[in-house]
Amino acid sequence: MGEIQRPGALYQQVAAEIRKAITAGEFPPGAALPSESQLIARYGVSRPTVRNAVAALRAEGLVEVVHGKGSFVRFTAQPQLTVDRRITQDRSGRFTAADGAQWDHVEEPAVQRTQTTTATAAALEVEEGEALFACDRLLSDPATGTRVLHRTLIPFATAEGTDLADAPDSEPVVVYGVLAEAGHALTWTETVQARMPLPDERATLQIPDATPILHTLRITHGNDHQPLLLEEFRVSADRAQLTYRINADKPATRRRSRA
Amino acid sequence: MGEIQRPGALYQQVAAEIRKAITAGEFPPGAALPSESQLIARYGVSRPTVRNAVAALRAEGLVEVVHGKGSFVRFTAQPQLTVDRRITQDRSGRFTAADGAQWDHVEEPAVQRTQTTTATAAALEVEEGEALFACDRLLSDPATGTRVLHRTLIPFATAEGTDLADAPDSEPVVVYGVLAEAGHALTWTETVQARMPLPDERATLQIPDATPILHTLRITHGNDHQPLLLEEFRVSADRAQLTYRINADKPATRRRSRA
DNA sequence: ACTCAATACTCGTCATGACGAGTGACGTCA
DNA sequence: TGACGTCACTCGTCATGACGAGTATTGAGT
Repeated sequence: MGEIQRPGALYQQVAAEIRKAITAGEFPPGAALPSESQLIARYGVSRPTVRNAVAALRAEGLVEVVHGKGSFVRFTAQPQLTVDRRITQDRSGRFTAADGAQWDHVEEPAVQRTQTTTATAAALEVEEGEALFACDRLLSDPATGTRVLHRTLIPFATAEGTDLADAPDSEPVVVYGVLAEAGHALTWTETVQARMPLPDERATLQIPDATPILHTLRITHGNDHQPLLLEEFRVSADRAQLTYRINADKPATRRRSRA
Repeated sequence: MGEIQRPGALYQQVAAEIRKAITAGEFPPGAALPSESQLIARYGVSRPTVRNAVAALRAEGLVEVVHGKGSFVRFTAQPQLTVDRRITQDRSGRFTAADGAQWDHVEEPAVQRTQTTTATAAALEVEEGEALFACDRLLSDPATGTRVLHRTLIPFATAEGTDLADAPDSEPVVVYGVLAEAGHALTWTETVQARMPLPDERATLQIPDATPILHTLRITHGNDHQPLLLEEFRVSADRAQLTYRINADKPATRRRSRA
């Protein structure tokens, strides 16, 4: 696997040979590597050694193995989908997500009533165990098939007295609209992490070997920077990348103050 | 390895048992797992099976193995370091990175003269092969020891006629200042990707098993949204997370236009 | 009391052998 | 001609055995 070994290890040498052959063009992307028995013959080593070498290449994301068929050189995966994380608001006050994608719903949104965990309670600045709506969506980009797991957490305190109490499964941009109607000046904070997927995430997001997921938390802040809403966003990192727009913040104390 | 197998596989069952024991608290974070021979006795399986099971847990990032010592439960790695990607500009026009960290230089900045590759040329919207300065830094956060690889690419066209031609290894915020002095209104675009590290990145960034890296490209835009400068930012994803501030974009056509 | 070598543990590597499971092609039979 | 079973090939799993390499403890010798 990935640990740093002395390069003298036989399987490391075999892995290096195969890697060289791949980069030299002997095995272009998509091509089948020699089968295990052929590699055994070619390098004069035993099967565990060959399997160990292939496992190393697989862990690097260079090679993909299919049971019953063989090993194949993976296409160098530059993410095809760029998700623009900007938010725009038109003159009528409607919010729009800047990523152009029109996401398909793979499944119907599923709403639950749950409670905050330690992590989400901290992010929302509420007591642990606070009641909230959780709405899960499994989305798909029709152009690339890229899947996205999206979860919206709406604390009861936020939903109370708004349309959200009746329709907690509204689209996020609609939720923003409702909160803005309620008199909030909205800003957002996003936190981006990457980690290896859990087994169930691998399945639902169709994540290949040696591929991390991008895990994003978006907190919607209202007046006084009060956290109102938390969204979670998970996507396979070989399919998607995130873009952000940064503008220079001016210090708070300014001559020209608005309003 | 990570592939989806029938759960009936013996090593999967063993892995599940160990996983359960860990989450049940029998082996708290930092504790040593039973040795391979003990696991062989405990579950009545052979060594390859035990090793396969431990390898699966390692790939999940749940367990860390040290040669000659044993296997240990990894501390649930919530990134300790949050890197704030905002940029602020004070009244005198000086730029500041919003991440509070005072980065130490592990090595002196290394400047090279190189040419754009396909990827960087596209990002900078110039011809491939264009000449540029490349300045590499290996930084370290003194509080957590988190290492960051940072690279600044300054096209000759940008450096020309400014102080950057003589000091291409200036701190990024200083570079921003120089460009602003030259009459540019700066904005930035960041693209975040995650992927598994290359072997040399594993070494220099001290990245543990089953840990991806966060790979960020920051493009500095000048007047007319013209790309001036490209920065690259690589960090171990188990140590750091990135935060962004999002404000709603208003449509361009507005009554109140700023001079 | 200290040094350092022997030792007993740990995991890492490699070989051999066997069988199960998935895939695809080929050939037989209806 | 078509359906379907056989077969050869792939990788996946599991066991046994052996030795190398790293770590820590123990204990003998100084």
